[in-house]
Amino acid sequence: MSLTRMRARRATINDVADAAGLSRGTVSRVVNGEKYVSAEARMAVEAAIAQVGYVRNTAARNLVTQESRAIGLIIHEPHSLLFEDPNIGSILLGANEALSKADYQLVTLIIDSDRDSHRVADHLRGGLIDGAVIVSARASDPIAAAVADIGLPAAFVGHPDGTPDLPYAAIDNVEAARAITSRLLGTGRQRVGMIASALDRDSGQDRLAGFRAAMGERYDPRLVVEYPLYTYAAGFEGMQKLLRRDPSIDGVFAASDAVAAGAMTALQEAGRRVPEDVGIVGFDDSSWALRCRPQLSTVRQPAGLLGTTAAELVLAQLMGLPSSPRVLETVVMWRGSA
Amino acid sequence: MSLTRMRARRATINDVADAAGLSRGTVSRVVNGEKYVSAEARMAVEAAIAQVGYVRNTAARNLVTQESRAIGLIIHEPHSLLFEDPNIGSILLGANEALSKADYQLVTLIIDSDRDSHRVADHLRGGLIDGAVIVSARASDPIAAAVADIGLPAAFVGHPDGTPDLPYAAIDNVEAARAITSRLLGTGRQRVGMIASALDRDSGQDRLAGFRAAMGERYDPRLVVEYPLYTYAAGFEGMQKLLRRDPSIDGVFAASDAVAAGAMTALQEAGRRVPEDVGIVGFDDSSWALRCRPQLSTVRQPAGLLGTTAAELVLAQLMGLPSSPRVLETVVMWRGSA
DNA sequence: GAACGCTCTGTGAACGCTCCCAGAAACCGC
DNA sequence: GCGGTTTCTGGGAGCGTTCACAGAGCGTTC
Repeated sequence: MSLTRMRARRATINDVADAAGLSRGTVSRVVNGEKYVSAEARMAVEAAIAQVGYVRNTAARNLVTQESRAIGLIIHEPHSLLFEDPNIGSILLGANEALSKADYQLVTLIIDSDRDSHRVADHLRGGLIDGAVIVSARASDPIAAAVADIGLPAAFVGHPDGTPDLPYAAIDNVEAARAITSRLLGTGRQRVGMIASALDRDSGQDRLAGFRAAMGERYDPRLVVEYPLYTYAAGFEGMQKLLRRDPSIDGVFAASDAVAAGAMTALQEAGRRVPEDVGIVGFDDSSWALRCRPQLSTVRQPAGLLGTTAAELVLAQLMGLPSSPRVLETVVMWRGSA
Repeated sequence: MSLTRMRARRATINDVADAAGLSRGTVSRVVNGEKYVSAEARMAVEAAIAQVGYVRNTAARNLVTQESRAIGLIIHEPHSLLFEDPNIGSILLGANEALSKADYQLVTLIIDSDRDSHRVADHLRGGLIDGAVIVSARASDPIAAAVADIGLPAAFVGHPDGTPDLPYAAIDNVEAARAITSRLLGTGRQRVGMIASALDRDSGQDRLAGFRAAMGERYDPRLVVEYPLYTYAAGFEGMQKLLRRDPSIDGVFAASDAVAAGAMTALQEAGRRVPEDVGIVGFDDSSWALRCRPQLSTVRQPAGLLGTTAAELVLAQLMGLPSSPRVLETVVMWRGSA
């Protein structure tokens, strides 16, 4: 059998009770910090716990209380993007902070294959988790459907179309994209294009929609290229393609900072000066933005706060409170790239 | 009480047994895929499961089997670095792959504060996890000590000094650093420095030691600067400092690719050409390497495989097999930066 | 001094599952 | 047709907790 079984038997609450000369119930009350325990009994129990090396068996506790005090953070992201996008890390840390305060454990579940998808669904159904924060779900995500099906308290970061009616923490991508594109146009650019990405998600779709809205009459579909992921490589290739399509292009909205960084490299290799010849703006205000030369004009997205907020939405449901969608503010950060 | 309790009562194994007109024992055998179940009974049980919507209660199962089929991946990393370093993502995915195959669930636990540290330790002790992969532990990490104390099967990625005697998956940082420094020296550089980082970990220490070994007589402590983390910012500042200390510097070994990227920017801003004036080499072969102009000469570190291997070391222990440290190969990737 | 309220403690009954044993049924070989 | 093996099923016991309840002890009030 497994080594687990062969390890020395763990002390139980009964061992503590015996050592302290008290009953199970009193030990349980001490462990759970309830009132109605005499100071004397409390001290005896604490001494006994130290003596026998007792730690509470979580499985047994979960079985009777029907909860686990753990919240899952479900990341469904392709290999290549996971962690190239600094937003995910920030969301994770933001969520961790909120849950930590409420004394919940954050458990990150990664979906990287179909097999994972099933195993994660089992994990959810099995009751190992009291709620879930779902990151980067795309339209009609099977896991999102599973969560809704189980009736698990959950919240999205972002709010994909076609997914179950759950609360979410998001930004207004349409408005933010519109704002920064307008600002770019305000610098007097005549031929402005976009490198769109991730059109299978709300964020990708909405940023494109915002761009379109800002462009109005001037919108030219030939100046829009599309890539599946928010990557540096997409920006690099996309910019080359745009330059080929229209060498007179003088402005670009990249769907994310990583995309903008790739685009900037392509422009500089093609001998264009940024921002003199071509102005470029990004989205996210991630660590990429300050790393570019010139530094990137972009939209600041409060990634950590999105994670925190989504976690709070789940906690609210757990406490039986109503929880409704929350839209967070974005700010245009104007720097040297346009 | 919590909403969890208020959700409709979940179907239990008894409900299935009643619906199928069979006993608990038979249902359990079907669910666990054991033999000695007639085809007839199996079908009846499966129909009943579908009918009542049964899913096994993991807490109850864990309680009696004394195992959880989950492995924790413990990440103890400062905010700023988590996910700026693409290695961590690769390790995570590599470990996930191995565990997924063995039908174990990977659970990522983030330590971001002291409170986290305690909560994670409780999580481990509570029996919610059968084993642990510990990433980026530093010398005398409290969590590493806790793991050893509990007697939990575990493995490190990397092998810090002063940590408990557990198996690990690592690379030979000393040798790899020595190899790439030698190669850099082989291009005829006269004044070679290093931007060292993360000296609180084995990797940081060992890369510095390898650099020193390669330099031999030519080692000059004034040409070594130290930073706490493997970041772009460290590389940027470190390079500026080196240039101030010795403007004739013509070669640099940066402790990671992110550091090298920062150093390259600093050099270019100072008007130095890479590689003509100054040759620069990095470490990791992460996504940074191909993103730099010129592309980075660096050491390829098999991050995904490190994760996979560490996970396998844990699984081996779980099966009662002996598991011993594994050192993986690295390769020098020679590109345009030196 | 009876009635009432607090504070504190002990104990039976779950929670939902797996394990193990007993026994029934079926199949064999001689 | 009988003992022996193999296949299959049922149900008691137990995993380590929490919860609800009962009751003991003690002080306060009328």
